[in-house]
Amino acid sequence: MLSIGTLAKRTGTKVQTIRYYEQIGLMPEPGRSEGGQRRYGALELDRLAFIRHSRQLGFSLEAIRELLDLSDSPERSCAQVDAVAQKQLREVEARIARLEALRVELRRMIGECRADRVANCRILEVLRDHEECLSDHDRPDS
Amino acid sequence: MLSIGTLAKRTGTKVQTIRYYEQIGLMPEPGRSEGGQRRYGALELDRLAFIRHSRQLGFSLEAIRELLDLSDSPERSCAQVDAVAQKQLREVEARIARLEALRVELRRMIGECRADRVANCRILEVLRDHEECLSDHDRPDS
DNA sequence: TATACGACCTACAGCAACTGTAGGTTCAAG
DNA sequence: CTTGAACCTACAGTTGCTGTAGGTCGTATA
Repeated sequence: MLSIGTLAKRTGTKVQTIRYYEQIGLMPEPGRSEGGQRRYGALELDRLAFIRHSRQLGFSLEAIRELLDLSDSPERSCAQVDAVAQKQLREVEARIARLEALRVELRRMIGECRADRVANCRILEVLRDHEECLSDHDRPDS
Repeated sequence: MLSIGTLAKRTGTKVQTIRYYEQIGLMPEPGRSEGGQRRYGALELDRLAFIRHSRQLGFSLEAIRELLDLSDSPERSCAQVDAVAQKQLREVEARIARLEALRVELRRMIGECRADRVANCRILEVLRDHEECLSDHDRPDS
């Protein structure tokens, strides 16, 4: 039986985070010691490892919840699992595309600045005037 | 003089967002009409445009606050402006690198799955066992 | 001039996914 | 048996907004 601290160390998770996952129903309520402290077994260890690894791959907690539900029905088609993963891949690719456009713009902006005073700094001028930009970069996310 | 709604339309910002910027001190408290409604001029329009454009380029509100402060001292060296922009560029590049590692892993994971049942789905197996991964992808952010 | 109605006002709750704090209890080593 | 690290609950804070409720203002039209 593992204490919450040991489980945390084993999975590279913070103790608070494990309690948070329990609170939102992603981790089950575990057994308790006499004194009321949480005690975990191998099942919970595996489940948390799955969650953490999925998080590292960028899946949202909602997506992970779905994956965990799906993996509880071994006889089902794995098409849905595939769909969740494909969606995640598409999201990652969209974010890469957007960040690459930002990188281009930032590099150009920085490269153009030859001033030494704020008064005629190209960086600030570009930020002031969107027209100076090549790309659209419209959504402030990712 | 512009109402908050007109300012919002002109800059592609939501009304709530403008009030939020005022609340956190990023936008100044504007003048008011007889009845107490906000009235904006050209200065505020420019400032908000600057903020929105910087956000589109991924700068944090804290970074934008710094850039706005710097641009109020036209005689200063623009080295600090440069530093803020460089830092943003490095952050964007780090996020791209991380997302590209995720993309590789996701693609491999999806490509390997030839099963039709959840029971032996490669995607779930990979998520269960970190050892199956090539890269580290350690931090769950960006 | 009256009225309708969209735009405005304040104040506050909620989102994701945690992280940190306060104030108190339990466990295990020495 | 004592000490102190680890645990407990409950709640506030993070970033950058967005949405809601319940009420007021401004202006175009009849």
